Amino acid sequence: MLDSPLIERRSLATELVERLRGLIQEGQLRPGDKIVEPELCERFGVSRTPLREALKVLAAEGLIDLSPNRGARVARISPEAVEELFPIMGMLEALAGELCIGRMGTADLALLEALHTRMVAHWRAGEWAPYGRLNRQVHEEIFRIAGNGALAALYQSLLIRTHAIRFMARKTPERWAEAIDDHERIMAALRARDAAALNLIMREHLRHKADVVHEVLKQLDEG
Amino acid sequence: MLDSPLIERRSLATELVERLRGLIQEGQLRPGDKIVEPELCERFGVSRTPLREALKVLAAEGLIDLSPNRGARVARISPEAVEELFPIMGMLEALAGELCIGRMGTADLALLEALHTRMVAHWRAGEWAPYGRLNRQVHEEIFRIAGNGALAALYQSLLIRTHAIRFMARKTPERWAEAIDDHERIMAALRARDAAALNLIMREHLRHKADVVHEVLKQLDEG
DNA sequence: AAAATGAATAATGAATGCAAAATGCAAAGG
DNA sequence: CCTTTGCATTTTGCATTCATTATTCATTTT
Repeated sequence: MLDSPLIERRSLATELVERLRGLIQEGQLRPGDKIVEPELCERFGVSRTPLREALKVLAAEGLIDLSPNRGARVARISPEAVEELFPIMGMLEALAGELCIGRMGTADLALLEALHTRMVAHWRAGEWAPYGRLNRQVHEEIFRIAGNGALAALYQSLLIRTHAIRFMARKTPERWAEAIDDHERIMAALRARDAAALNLIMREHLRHKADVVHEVLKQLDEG
Repeated sequence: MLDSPLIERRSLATELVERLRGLIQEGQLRPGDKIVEPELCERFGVSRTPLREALKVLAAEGLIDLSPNRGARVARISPEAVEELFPIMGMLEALAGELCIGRMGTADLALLEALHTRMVAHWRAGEWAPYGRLNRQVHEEIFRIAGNGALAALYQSLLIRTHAIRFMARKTPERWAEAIDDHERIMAALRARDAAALNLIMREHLRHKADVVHEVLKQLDEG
């Protein structure tokens, strides 16, 4: 018998969780926005029950804040939260890098090199969007090679919380160059399979990312 | 005006999340158990709506598995999951230790010493329960001193997933001694404020904990 | 007797309804 | 004119209801 792909069966709540995550990530719903249940119900054509289930899940993920009888708001990320979250993400990336070094074959490294090279090319060309996409791909690839699904999932969930901010403002050229430099050093450590060095660089890289987010938050405050 | 503590307002769903977490932690609900909604509704005297919201949250936390139209089960922890989760927890504890060293005052260290000493005394007396309690307190205290709430919350959520297993079987005397030795070395690194050393020990300590859980899982399989 | 079928039963998914709480706003009072 | 109070409206929390999907078990079939 041909193995047919299983029929995907999803609850409305699950679907809604993903849709809402998407809306928050791409800025349709912005940090601080009030979420009114009847409004979203109409938008998606569902009743309040599955929507409320979805909101509870998003609240557990930290993407929205729920206050009893007062409804939901898209979570704002505070400078304090950045100072808490990014060191954690640094550790997770450091672990991913370490596992990656222990498991990657030549093909894996070659793929990372290719992605890195293309990323740098886009930087040189000043092409922000494709640069960002490849940057993300490099990190995702490292997690994939690391082969720890729970680690990847955890990192992803923390990343989303900060992503809502980042698309809202642009990096300075200096910060951009700094990020490229970090990535060069990451690649060097991967080539050398130097776990200790990669560990340090990853955490430093995330420290820099935190700095960028702080600058963005300041921009938003002023502008 | 005297600042009165705010009146605590909780939804039934929130209450249920905590109650159910408790039931799972203390083994009233065991890994693999089917969760039947009407049953729990009767038990807690609530309708299915808030219960279902709670189940969605617990599923997001990884404590239960939900399959569409087929209901919920308390999540089983697999050896593979242990191999994924414990290295992550090791990194989180390592970060907590590092932050702790950077922030602890003499009073903090003294408190840790006191807890440690009492813990060792219970070990010598072979008193398992109070030992376990103090062990937990030591780790909690380190996270408290570290002063990163998100880190503590994340660690806690990973810890709960494994706790459901651990109460089910007992450590061997060798493993117990090993844990004590780890803790001695943790205290030594804290006294010396040696972050690098603490980092290594914490990760090793969690590696040992993972080994213990593997042994417990094997016991459960056989027995 | 074992496997397959189908009807009865029970559980889940989602919508609706209702009571309690919050919000907005106009009128009354300072 | 600004603040406060009370009422109408809106929104949320939860229970109930209805429809759909599993599960169980007796019956049939091989």
